[in-house]
Amino acid sequence: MASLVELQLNQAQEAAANERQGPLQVFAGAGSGKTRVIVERVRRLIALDGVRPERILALTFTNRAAREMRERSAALFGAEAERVWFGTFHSACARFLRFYGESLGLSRNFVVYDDADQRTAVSRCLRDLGRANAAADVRAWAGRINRAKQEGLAPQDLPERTYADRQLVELYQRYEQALKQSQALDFSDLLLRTLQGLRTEPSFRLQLERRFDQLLIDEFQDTNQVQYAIVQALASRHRCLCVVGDDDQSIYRWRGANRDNLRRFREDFSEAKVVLLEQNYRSTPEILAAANAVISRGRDREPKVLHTENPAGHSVCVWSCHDSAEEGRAFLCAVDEAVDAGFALSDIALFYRTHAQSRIFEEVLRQANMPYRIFGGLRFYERAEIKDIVAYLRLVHLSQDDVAFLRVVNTPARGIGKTSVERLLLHAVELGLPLLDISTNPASVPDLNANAKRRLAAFAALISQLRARYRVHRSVATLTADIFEESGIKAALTQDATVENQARLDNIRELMNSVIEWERANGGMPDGSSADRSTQEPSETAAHALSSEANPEVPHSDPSQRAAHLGAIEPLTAFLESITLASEAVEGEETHGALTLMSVHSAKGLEFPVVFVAGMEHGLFPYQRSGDEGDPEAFEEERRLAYVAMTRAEKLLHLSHATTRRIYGQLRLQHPSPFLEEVAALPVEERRSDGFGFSPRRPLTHLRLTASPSFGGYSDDADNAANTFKSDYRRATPTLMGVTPRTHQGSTTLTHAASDGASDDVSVQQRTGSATRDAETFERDGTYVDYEESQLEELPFSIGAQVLHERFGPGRILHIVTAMPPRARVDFDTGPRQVLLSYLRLAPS
DNA sequence: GAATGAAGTATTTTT
DNA sequence: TACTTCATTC
Repeated sequence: MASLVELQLNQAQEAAANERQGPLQVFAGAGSGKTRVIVERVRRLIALDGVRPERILALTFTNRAAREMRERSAALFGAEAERVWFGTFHSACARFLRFYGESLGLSRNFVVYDDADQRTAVSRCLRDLGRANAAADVRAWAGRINRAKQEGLAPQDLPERTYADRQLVELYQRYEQALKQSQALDFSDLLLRTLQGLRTEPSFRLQLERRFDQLLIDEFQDTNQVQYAIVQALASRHRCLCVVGDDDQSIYRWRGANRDNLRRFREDFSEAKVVLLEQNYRSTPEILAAANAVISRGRDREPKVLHTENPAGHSVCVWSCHDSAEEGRAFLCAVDEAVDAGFALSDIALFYRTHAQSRIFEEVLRQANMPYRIFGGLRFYERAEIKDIVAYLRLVHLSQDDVAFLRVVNTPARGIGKTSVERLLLHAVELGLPLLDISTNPASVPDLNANAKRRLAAFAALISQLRARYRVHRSVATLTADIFEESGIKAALTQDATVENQARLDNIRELMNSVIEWERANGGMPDGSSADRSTQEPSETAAHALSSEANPEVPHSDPSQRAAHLGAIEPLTAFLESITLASEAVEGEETHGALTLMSVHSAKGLEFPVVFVAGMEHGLFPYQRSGDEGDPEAFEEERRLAYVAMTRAEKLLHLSHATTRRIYGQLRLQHPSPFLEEVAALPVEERRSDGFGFSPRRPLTHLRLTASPSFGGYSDDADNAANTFKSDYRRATPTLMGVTPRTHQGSTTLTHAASDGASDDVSVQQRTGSATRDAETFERDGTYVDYEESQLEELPFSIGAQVLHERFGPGRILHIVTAMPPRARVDFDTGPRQVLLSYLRLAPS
């Protein structure tokens, strides 16, 4: 960003920073200096209006955003900024509930279940109810519960019309009961309980209403129903709230975000001022023109047009590739050119719609010896070994935590197998007691063998020992070290010294370091006075703000006093909360001087000098899954996603597409994305490979596609194959004038003449009865069959053949899939299923 | 409870 | 294709 911009706000920005007395809605276009405006507004609230910093609440969606605001504020106006409450919706609500939740019947020591914990709990509830609990089902049911919670619906609010409805209600009820018994809240609960408290518990509402004088909500287009209602309730007294957002960057509808909240806001706060930030400081006019070409065709948007005064730059570059491997090479080529032009590798980012696309790029980059970092892997606290240790911590913290119990009762293996746990679970359901309690005295568990009883008791004793010692030393770090040693995790990992185990040990060591650091920063250890503000957790600042407000007589500016405040919450409770609510993605080691690869979603909120967006193809970006075709809302969100991707770029923007791509093992003909076509109508530069490499940059006025000689359509006879081929080919080649089919010795050749005078021969292969093109045929019932011609001849089986399977007995082949290894779909007595060909014998006739 | 093999299933992700 | 998960067997 130019330094001049740092010093001065433009007119719209000035308006947003100055409108501080009532509700305000700011539409902040991509790269319009949003964070700057927010930070400046906060500064003025404190400096000009005399608002006490701890009475300002700024809510964001991610810890990253909260941290950025806190840091930018500190840079702008120093110490006062530290007392402003910057936090996520979830961390703020967790704090509210910790401090004021007793009136809602909540324990001060509740634990927070993350998604994985939630699934474990749901799975157990399904089992308790005697229902199927396969992983895919668990995920689906958990999703349904979450959807209900996001809309603020309790089990009794749900419809019970169908069987599935009733199943959900039954499960949801049981799940809530399980949470209660484990003193646990899931992520949605943090919001939902806060809202319920605000609505039904006057004392809770009063305390929070009085607590803040100014509210600020970032990324408002991402709020869901419950979040909106919380904001509304919190602001009802003073109505001094500022919501900032951009409807064009709303890309989280699928997780409950409700874009309509922007409109609702103007109804509920009809006196609100509205400010539009439309000047972009990030991108070149070329990039902005491309982005605008896409977003301007969006439906149902707030009318606004992003413009820039930045100097002209380079044309947007469109790469037409034959396949994904060539797309990888195209990226490499773009990287080389950017580096030649003086960009650093860390200036360059590759975005893709789905993570599956990253593989080929990783291969290409590794081959070229290019350092890169990739986002979207497992986060640190999601790694198994870390979750194990944390589960021990949780079990020490609360013996009711059955989810934690189930995770570690046999981790590391200590001879308490599935069957034993099963029996324990059955018994626990009957008694309604926590698993750990029963394990302390396992004699009463029916059918449990003596060994298992002994081992369970030993496990329970281990936990209670750890807990007893923790009560004395009260150090999370010491407890963590004890767990590592005494649980047997250390022994198990050191015993066989594989590379993986070494990595796991390193991770655990890293965890222990972070615990020590956390403890130091939060005054849990004797030398807590050395607390360093720069390392504070957001939740810690929040705790400070709340507790100092709750005890106004205690001064809050002295760090050593803050430790005393935190004493109000168990250190272990506080630590566990900080890791579930503030777990960040692990970044690769090579953060410096490395390329960045990430999904478009994770790119939101970031910017890079050079951006390459891969896979701009129909069906991939916009992503489309079957059944989606007619959903205009889904398509509109993809459009906004493309807009987000493009507006991340500062100087150079590359878009690419491949004509063929392997999707779920099937080679598919890919058409360019409509978004790409919209951009290609502008003066862009087209690049394509001549088979040896990419030609140097050259200006182009329109995008033209060539068909690859190996692609196909779907058909069940030769004529259809030729026709499908023709129409696909025609669609892919806008310049195509005519296609002439010629059949000779079982092989059809299509000759096409293009308008530019060129002509080309493409052959369509066909075999007995069913047509093939590029070794693919289509069966009548809609399943693909693909095969190599040579393989087909070797196969002893044919469609319709009677076969025998070792396990399933006699059957008839419905169709053959000659992927490697080859399979067939066979109609057995028990119904059709797909089996490996190697398990089949021809039935004697 | 490990090892094997067969079958099922394929976005986006933060808290 | 490539992954995970489930069932069976040793």
